Amino acid sequence: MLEYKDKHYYCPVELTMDLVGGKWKGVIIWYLKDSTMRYNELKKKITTISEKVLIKELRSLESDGIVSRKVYPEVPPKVEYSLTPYGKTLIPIFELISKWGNKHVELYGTLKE
Amino acid sequence: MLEYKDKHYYCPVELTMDLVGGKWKGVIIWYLKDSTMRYNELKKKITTISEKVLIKELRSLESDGIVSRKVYPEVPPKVEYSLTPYGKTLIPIFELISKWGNKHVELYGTLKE
DNA sequence: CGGTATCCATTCGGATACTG
DNA sequence: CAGTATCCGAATGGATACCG
Repeated sequence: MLEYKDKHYYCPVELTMDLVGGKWKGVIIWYLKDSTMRYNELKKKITTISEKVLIKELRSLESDGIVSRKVYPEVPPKVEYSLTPYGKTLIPIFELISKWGNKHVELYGTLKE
Repeated sequence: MLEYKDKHYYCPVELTMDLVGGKWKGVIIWYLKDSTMRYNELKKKITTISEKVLIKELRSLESDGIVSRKVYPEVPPKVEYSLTPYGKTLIPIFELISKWGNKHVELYGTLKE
């Protein structure tokens, strides 16, 4: 039995999926893979996510040490999100996931404009 | 823009996470990695999943060609679940995920009995 | 044994309005 | 710009009982 942040998991796959699984976290990590992004940039890229959910996912990733949030004390405000060095250890995983998804579309899906 | 089963995705990571992400699918795939399992075996292994959710996830994985369901016409009934050859192409991904989870526990979590 | 059906509480998630 | 606050319907998830 594994324990992290007062939650119990019986296998490491379950734990990882709890931290970076779900509908959006992988996509966020994927966008931050090679560049820092501002809040609004992410929002524009991931058009189908709501603001509420985006900020919730970012906070969650931040609290697990995967994403870092840097605030510039300017007006208008500027906040940049990026992967921490620890978050970057996830990149190989999402590289495989991305490749698998591409292949899946080739085999069973379609590409639209 | 990607399309699969009438759903739209704007990146392959999103698609893959939709198919095998979520709280339970990874764990199910992980258990089926090296052996066929009966419904009740899975239920006993993944103690914290409800029957309803387990069957829903299995059906979903089946409909995406990842898991196959074999019914033996016996009394009492016997149903075996296993990974299809296509489902096995996911194993390298979950191997990385499992390793990452183990490391995460070493660094930030604890191991209980 | 391998599921369904049902009920119900909780959470998720989208839309919109507002603020420092 | 980068969020918060609020409303509210939809979807999820657990527990239990029941069935072929």
